Amino acid sequence: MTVHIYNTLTRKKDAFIPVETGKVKMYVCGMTVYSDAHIGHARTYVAFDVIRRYFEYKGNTVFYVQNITDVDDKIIAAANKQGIDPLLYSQRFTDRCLTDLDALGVRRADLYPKASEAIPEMIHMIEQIIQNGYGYVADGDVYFSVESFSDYGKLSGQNIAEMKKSARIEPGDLKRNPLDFALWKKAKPGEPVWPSPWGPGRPGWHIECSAMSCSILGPAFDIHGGGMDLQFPHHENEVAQAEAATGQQFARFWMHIGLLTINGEKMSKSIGNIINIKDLLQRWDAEVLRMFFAQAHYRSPPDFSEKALTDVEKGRERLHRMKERLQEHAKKASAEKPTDSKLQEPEKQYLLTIKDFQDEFEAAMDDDFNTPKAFASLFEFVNKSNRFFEQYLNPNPELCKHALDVYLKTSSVLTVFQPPTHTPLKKESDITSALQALLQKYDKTIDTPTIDALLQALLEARQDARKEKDYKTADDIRKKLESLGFEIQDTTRGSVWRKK
RNA sequence: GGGCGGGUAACAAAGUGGCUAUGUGGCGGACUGCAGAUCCGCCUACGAGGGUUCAAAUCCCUCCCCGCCCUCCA
Repeated sequence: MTVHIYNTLTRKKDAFIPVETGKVKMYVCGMTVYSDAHIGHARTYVAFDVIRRYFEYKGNTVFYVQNITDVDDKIIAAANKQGIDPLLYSQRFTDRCLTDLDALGVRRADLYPKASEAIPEMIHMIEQIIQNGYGYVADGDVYFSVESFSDYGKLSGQNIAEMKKSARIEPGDLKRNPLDFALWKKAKPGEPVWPSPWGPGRPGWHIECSAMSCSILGPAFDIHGGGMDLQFPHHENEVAQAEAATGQQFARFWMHIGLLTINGEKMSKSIGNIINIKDLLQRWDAEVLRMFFAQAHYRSPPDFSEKALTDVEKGRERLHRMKERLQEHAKKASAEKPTDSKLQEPEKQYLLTIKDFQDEFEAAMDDDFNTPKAFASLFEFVNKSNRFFEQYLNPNPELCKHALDVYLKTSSVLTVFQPPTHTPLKKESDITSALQALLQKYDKTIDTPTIDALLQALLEARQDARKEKDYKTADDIRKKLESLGFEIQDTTRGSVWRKK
């Protein structure tokens, strides 16, 4: 009933009860926009998309905020290299990155606050931190004093003494302690600059998330998340900043997404194995990619490979065939609900199967969003449904409609069966003319050359050939249709086609 | 060195005291002109060694491996 979430703060699964009943406020660390969105981003944002969808499935209203980091060392470096204004540069990539995620079929967050537009909030928070004695000014820079904040390390499980041993001390640094981090950086040539009480400069790396999440969601919002790599130091610092400034507990639940590897290797620039979403979508269907990410438990590191995608693609076919099978059986359904009294014994059993499936799905998702288990319940339902339909040829349409509804509702949480987000490779008119050409070859014509009608006519032509035991022709037609993207199946009740 | 997470059948991946996970792949069968789909059956599973228990992949102990973070990262 209640969702349990593994909370990085407590290192156990805690019962999730939102601050405001029926409302879930979540903040997820977004992209630093200086290059195209890659599959690491895809992994994380698909994971949160599923989480968000499940909260909605449970009847919650979700307010999902994902920041855009558009003021950052790497952006500045990249922009300066090309002689472009850094803010203009990041603006360009913001659109590109979000479009990439759109193409993947990841639903957009409700709000994408940008660092560059939240400077006043950040300055305000830095002032509070200084006022409360946790920050200090040093020649136009402002630093956070880690040692003055006794809870420092509570999120990542680090302790200050141990960290000090491995801390790097950079020359020319004005930090009192090597672990201290910058809240505000004094202006340097070639960098974007904003005025501040400490002189012109720009915000440090971590302050944007503390400031924006607190100002938009209030300090004690429900869920804060991001990739596992952000746990330390980024999120640790966020907690320190926000709690030092507000004196209140910051985000209540912290969720960290397992990082993707590629063929067993860490994805990194130095290895040169970064794959962009855009490139991948050239070769793979968005749904396959989403399913690959959704199928991995969010805290585990999935290993990306072509083989893995192929396996997922096959599994997806199975899900799609079931959807079609259910739709077929549900065609004549009235708006009525299936009631026990109108059902035959096997149908009553199937009604129970549907109920069990939904219960299992929810139990899996309630348990820290156990998507592998949720998928298992989905596939199990497919198996049981197939078995039912094999034995029971004319099932109650309302019953099947009900099964379909449950099937679609649960699947869509896992991002399956979403409307296609890209244009198909072949245009409809091309397919029509190809089908027409094929039909003429077998001396047939039809009045209204729709795809449906053409396929029907071709299947009839093929059926004639089969009757005459002209299997060469029959196989030929099947092969040609296959190449046009139509799968032909000969069943006991005649030949049927489906789009691949 | 400090922190965190792993090692499950051919591959991927859940499970965490007794109950077929699941997906992909392989083999055999039913159906079929063939193919496909679907169904049925099968393919030495729990890193190693001890222990607790009526019962351990699951709890305890010892050991061996692997990954990630501690520097920018989703």
